[in-house]
Amino acid sequence: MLTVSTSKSPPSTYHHGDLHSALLAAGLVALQTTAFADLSLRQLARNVGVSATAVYRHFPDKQALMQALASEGIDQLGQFQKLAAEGAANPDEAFAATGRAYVRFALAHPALFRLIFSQCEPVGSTIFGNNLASQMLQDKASLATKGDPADTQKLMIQAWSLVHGLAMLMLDKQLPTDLALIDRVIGQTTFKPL
Amino acid sequence: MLTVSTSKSPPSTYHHGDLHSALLAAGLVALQTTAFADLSLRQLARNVGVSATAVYRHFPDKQALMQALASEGIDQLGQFQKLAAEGAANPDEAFAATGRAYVRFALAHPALFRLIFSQCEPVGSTIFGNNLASQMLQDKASLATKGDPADTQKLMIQAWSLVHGLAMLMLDKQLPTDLALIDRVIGQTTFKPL
DNA sequence: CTTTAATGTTTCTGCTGTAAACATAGAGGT
DNA sequence: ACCTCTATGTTTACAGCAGAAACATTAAAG
Repeated sequence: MLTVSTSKSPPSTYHHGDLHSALLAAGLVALQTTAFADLSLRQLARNVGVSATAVYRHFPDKQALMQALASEGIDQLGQFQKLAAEGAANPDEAFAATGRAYVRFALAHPALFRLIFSQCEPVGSTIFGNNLASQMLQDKASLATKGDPADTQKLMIQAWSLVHGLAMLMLDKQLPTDLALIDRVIGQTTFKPL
Repeated sequence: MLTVSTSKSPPSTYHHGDLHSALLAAGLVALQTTAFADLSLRQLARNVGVSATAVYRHFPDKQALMQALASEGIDQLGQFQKLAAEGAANPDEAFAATGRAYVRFALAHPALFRLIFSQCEPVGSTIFGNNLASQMLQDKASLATKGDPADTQKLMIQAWSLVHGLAMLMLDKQLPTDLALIDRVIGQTTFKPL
């Protein structure tokens, strides 16, 4: 998780101090208003007040920076889901809440959400492997399917596909961005074992 | 639908003959091996054997070309789904077959599939409005929900989200590209009214 | 058969990622 | 205190991109 160093920033010396973190922070800020495809290293460098090529002292290339940002995004998503689940009354509700959180996060941070999945391969493992909420999710799914591992896997993938598809279709304006619609589509019923 | 003019192509005069179609055709070919983000007008122009800026006589800008390609993709997807549905025994099977076709199309034409959804807004209406299979789908869903319009809409959106999410997660390597997995996840059961 | 509109080409600008060579400053060893 | 080394900056340069502007060609319509 990125800790934005609000600490000391000596007026303006030759060396920046913590350019690595500053670039990540600037990237996350930029992603709030810019599609990830339009992120430019040069713009980020400008925002941070450093020359264009200084970036390369901290990231081998653009993709490495993107990966780092994606990793940040995965953490944030996981925490958001975890938080949502903790507020639920029972395991079923918690499972649904995690799904709702997934879609809401996507809508709240469209560029960051897209970035996460555009970085697929390099991130290496699946988002599930790196997502803070994933273990908890699997436990809940396992509980719902009474422990059958094949059914559990199927339920997980169905649930993930459903919320991921819903999120993407809303981001891509193929479906209206409607919070009530999320609830209707996800509604607990869907998550009962089949 | 694009008809690739295999017809007369006079050796090589100043004027190309049908640059508009040629660019679209070249674009579709390029998308078989190139991510849509890496498509360049200049490369396309080169492939077609024309100067870089000639493109602008036929498309106001790059996005317009992309839109046209996306439109092609939507048609192809629709036809592919329609074909799949026609081979099914009963309406339930046809509905499931359409979903399977959706995912299989995405896996077979990753760049084109992504392009379709990256062009969201300009394409205007939803893919559903332009997709050849959409009306047929709605009929089948309506049948499954015994005509209740609210339930029908919910079923459609759930089904669409499920297959879209599955497709995207596989394309993004978050799930293994496994045809058997598609069947297990989509399996008819999911499409019964809830 | 000439004019004209459609469709091409050249040239140019400003943006991008990134490689190479050079500059600076802070940390460690003497 | 001084010198050197290394991490981290800067400048400069190159190639590829989208697109604007000015110019060239040619097919078709009067």
